Amino acid sequence: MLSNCPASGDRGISLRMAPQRRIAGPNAKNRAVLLDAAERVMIAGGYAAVSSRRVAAEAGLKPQLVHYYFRTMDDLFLAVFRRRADEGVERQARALASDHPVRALWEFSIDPRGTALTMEFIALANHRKVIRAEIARYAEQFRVQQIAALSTVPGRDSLDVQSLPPVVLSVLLTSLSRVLVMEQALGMSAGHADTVELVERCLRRLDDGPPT
Amino acid sequence: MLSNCPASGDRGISLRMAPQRRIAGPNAKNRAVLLDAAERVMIAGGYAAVSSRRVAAEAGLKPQLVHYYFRTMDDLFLAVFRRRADEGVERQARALASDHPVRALWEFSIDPRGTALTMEFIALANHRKVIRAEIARYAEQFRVQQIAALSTVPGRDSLDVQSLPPVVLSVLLTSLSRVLVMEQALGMSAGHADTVELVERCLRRLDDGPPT
DNA sequence: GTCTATACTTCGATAGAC
DNA sequence: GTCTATCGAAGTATAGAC
Repeated sequence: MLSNCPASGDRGISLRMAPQRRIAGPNAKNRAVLLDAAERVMIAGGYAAVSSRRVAAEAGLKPQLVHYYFRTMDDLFLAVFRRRADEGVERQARALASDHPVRALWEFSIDPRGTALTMEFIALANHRKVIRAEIARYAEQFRVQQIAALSTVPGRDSLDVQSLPPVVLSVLLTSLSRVLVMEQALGMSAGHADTVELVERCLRRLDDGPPT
Repeated sequence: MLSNCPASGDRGISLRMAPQRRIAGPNAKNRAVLLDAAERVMIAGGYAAVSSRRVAAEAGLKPQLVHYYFRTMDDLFLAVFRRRADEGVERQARALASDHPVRALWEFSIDPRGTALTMEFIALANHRKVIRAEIARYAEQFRVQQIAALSTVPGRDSLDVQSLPPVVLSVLLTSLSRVLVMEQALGMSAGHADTVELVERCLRRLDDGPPT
């Protein structure tokens, strides 16, 4: 379910029986060039700005090549998303493996880099089912990873914050960081400093007394 | 700063000096028809699906009429947004004026209707500065309204939840509700029930003992 | 004041040349 | 395996007829 579809297509054995009369490049150089370009266009202009022409122009290639390396635009979106999501899973795993998992998770989550892309994909996902499915799959993966790691945290029952079940803590941290970053992007800041300070206070309490 | 630009244009006095050679309909019937249509298209297909052709088709009118009633697509977006935002401000004011403002605010915030539209506008705002400015303006207004109302809530210092400053409570409720709704739209549900239950528990504590 | 005819641009995607 | 020539549809917006 996950092992197939290596981001492009099934050109396994050259069965000429395949009715799809087009060929796709597997891992060629231009493929990565186009992925990079698509990402830049998406960050700068939103998902709606990602067209074969714009991406190609950004990459210094001809528009038709986008359809050669990625049959459809959805395939391109999926490839861009998967590349970043895989990297994110890895980075989060490293963060959660640190000495202070909760703090590391918070700092990882509140980093605005990449969040712009994530927001674009979420918006895009609302109306493209293939992309929605992929995002949901990865998002669940992120949450499962978080819950697993947060479950091993000492768990001060005396602290209100840590009396929360790991699931709730995960949802809470995710929600706060995501909305803070979203609002920042809009140019808003009301209440942000106070909220961040509250989180920091909780994190400090966790850091200070592991076994009290 | 807010009194001008009544959603369409400045056709105040017929100064023929105005170099903008086009005329716009003020409050005609078709205007509302187009706004309704644009909203439906936006909810169903995202902001990228809102084109003059699609909106016109949805409204049963010719595409050019979109440009007659709203000069540009951005003007159309702004008009759709303002109509809903004004309604939202009013509804939130009513909620906050109820006997249980915090609970009313929570229930108002977690209602998925309208959130789809809001998310589309936020995504759109990331790359269109006129829309970003408008959204930020309204969002700040929402928060100010919330803070004012939450400040008058009895303020149980004994409850951890209510020891939070109103600003933080506002950010917290907004963040949680928004992300829960967003994830629901993706088909996710992990941790949602537990989180909602936690919020409900806090709300119940507030409801039960106003002056304890 | 209301709408139509129309210009010009950009889109996704395919067929087929090298 | 890699890329070009090209199609038909859809996009925004304006000029000007009624």
